[in-house]
Amino acid sequence: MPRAGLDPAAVVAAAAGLADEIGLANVTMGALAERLGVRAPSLYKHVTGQADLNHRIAALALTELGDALRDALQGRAGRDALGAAARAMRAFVVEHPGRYAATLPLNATGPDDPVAVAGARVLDSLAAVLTGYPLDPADTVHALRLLRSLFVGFAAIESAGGFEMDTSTDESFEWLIAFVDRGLRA
Amino acid sequence: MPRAGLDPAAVVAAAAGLADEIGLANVTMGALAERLGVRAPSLYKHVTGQADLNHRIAALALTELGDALRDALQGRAGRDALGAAARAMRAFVVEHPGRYAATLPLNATGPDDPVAVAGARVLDSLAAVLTGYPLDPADTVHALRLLRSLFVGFAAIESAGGFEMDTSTDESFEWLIAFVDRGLRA
DNA sequence: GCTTTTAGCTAACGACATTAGCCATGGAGG
DNA sequence: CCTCCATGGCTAATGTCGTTAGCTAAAAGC
Repeated sequence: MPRAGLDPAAVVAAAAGLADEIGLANVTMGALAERLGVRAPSLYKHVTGQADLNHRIAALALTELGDALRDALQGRAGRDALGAAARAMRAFVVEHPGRYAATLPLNATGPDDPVAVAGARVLDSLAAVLTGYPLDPADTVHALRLLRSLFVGFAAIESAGGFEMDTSTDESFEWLIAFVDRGLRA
Repeated sequence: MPRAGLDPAAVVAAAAGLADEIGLANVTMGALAERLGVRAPSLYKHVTGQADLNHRIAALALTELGDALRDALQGRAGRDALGAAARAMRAFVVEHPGRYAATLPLNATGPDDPVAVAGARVLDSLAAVLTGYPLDPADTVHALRLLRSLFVGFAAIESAGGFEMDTSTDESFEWLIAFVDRGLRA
């Protein structure tokens, strides 16, 4: 038996890729093992089980999303930053629906959990967007939750194919950004 | 063997109740059968399988949600209606997290699918809320999607326990309603 | 080179969804 | 009241999946 040279990171990366292709729910241990050229029980040498696997996919996804946000926000402020952040999040979900889906259960176990760390970085980026607006500090948390809810909800509905009407989804998305921008300036 | 006197509606109702108690993912055929005092294979006399079961739970939930919205919107308009609708939706999700979760996949098969019919009724109620605002008709669809995204996202994050910070979630929710109300009037 | 670690394997178990096929219930018609 | 038959319940069995136990050979350290 020649060794496959796997490690946890490789397993998680393959799982995330597979999730994007066939959907998170279809990432069975068997399917993942096959993609890695290995038998299913071997995966348990790198990951304690499916829960752990999903958790790690979520951490990976949040880290990547945090990086994407940082890149998108470089040198931008105000409405520019808001639009860039919104589009970056939406693009990430569209391009990586599987790994993104792993982030929804939000099962961080503690402050040192990679999921919590990466999630906090994402929130920091959203908070940075808000600094470009004249907000009462007491309202910052509320505004942050507004952005989060909006992005999460839009992504959920869009990826579930829920915007049936024929009006363009892109157009609605830009309208939402403009709406929030207007509201945050008042 | 005494008959249990089941029918599809009873099975779906029990499944929805069980989902609210233990989570939709834990509603196995075995667990549902046990609750109904029956063996698992017997359920297939009333429902074609788990996919069908989830689908019917979704239809039930959307119907109930539609009713709740109608009730909440009786005789209200403008900000009053917006707040009532928002609180009704949030209350429904909090009280019935399991059956609500079944509605997220949004897998309507056609226009005559009960899921589509009940979903359309929910959207009608939200559209009714918007008639109280001076909106360009071309923007109505966008505003509708705004409301939907916001409610779905907030519910998803809240029920996943994602609002870690110590600021009150209730307060944020009311802030969101006020924010949207302000924006829709401009 | 020898030992120790460890990544991979096969075999096996338990939970679950689903199908096949049997049998008793209980309502409809005589 | 009796018979018939549609139907709701059952047991048994299959296939898939996650997971554990225990073996073996490849690599890594001395």
